Amino acid sequence: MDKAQRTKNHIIKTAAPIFNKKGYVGTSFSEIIKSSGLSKGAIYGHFANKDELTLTVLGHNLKLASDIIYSNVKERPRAYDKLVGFARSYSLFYEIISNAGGCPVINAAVDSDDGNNEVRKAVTKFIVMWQNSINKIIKEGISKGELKNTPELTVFSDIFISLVEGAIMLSKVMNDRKYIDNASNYLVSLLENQKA
Amino acid sequence: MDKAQRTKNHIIKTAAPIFNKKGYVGTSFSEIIKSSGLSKGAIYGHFANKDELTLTVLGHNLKLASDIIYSNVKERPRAYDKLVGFARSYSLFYEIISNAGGCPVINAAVDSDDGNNEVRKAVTKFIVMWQNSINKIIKEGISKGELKNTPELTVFSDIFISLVEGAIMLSKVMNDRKYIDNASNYLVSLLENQKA
DNA sequence: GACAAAATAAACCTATTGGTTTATTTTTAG
DNA sequence: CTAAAAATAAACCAATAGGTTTATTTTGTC
Repeated sequence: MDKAQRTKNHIIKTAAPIFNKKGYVGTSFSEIIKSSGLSKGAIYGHFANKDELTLTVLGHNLKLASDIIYSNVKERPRAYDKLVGFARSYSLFYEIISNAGGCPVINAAVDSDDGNNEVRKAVTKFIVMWQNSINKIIKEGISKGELKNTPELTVFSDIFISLVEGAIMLSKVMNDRKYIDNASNYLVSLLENQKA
Repeated sequence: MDKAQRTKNHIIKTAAPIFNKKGYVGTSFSEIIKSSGLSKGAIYGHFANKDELTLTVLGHNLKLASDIIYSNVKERPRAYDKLVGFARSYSLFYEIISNAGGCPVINAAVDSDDGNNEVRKAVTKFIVMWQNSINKIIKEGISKGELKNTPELTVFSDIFISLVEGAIMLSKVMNDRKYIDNASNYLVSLLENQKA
């Protein structure tokens, strides 16, 4: 990895929690300068403008959160266990996510939901991917006979991400784990009833 | 109502959707000037500074949303019907809330959850009040024999507000009612199982 | 209708915003 | 080791931020 790439990574890594905390629209250059220890000119040497930096950092934060969550899911062979792994992940990794400024999905969504900018497009695309991967697990689980074919499961991914995102937001602002813990436990108990 | 009060109300009313859309921290004075049609001097004649205006507008938006939701709850005499009214409200009034910039609870929470400012204090206070009012209905419902005394109901208010807030956020950013509709329907079906 | 009080517009202030340019240093390839 | 390329710091820019002051207009009261 050459100098250019190392510096670019350094900028992204130090800017990541700042953007997630202060907002993908609301973070200013001076804060990135402070966190990275670089000058404005140096940063502009690696990113065309603030938008490009913002989008790059958002992508980094979404991937980071996604990797943490999937680490608790991917090795599990059965659909039911995968879904339980998903449900428990948010509670399990809550501290990490919280310290990084919360879930980048909520942060970027609320930041951008009244504009039609690139940030909004990036986050909606991510949510679609996320739901698709949950629905795929459910579909496979049903076809393999690991899960019941119930009407509850047709809206499960909608309920799942709504509940999880809301709970993370509440735990963060209330500074109280109980919301994400209750949500995780609730989803697990909900899944138990869908086990074939 | 004298001129001063009328003007103050006018500023709050025109600034309310702007703050809710652009953020309680991120809204600038120039946008308030544009929406109100008044000069900066005029606005400063009614509010000491931007913080005071921000907090006043946040209070207005929280009360507005709360009044709309409670309008579908308060006349209902029985606990079960009150809770169902609550659950249906968010779906029923989704367009109004969405057009006003989304739920002020999420917006203010995400805006402020990495600081310890007055905005955060105001929104956490509101969430506590909201949960207390749900828990009070449940408690009365159980004591009057209208609801079962199940473990599900002890965490119901946590699950309820997590799910509703997450669903509103998702419907807003995805521009798709299905999240809040599914959440409302899900909560109603959940309540049916708790009916005595 | 006059007059004090309140409300308002507009000019002004300093700090900060995102962004550019220029000059200098550091890498890296031959 | 050297020369070209890349990376960087620092000065600079116009626009906008929140906030203040001053002068003028509008209000309400006697």
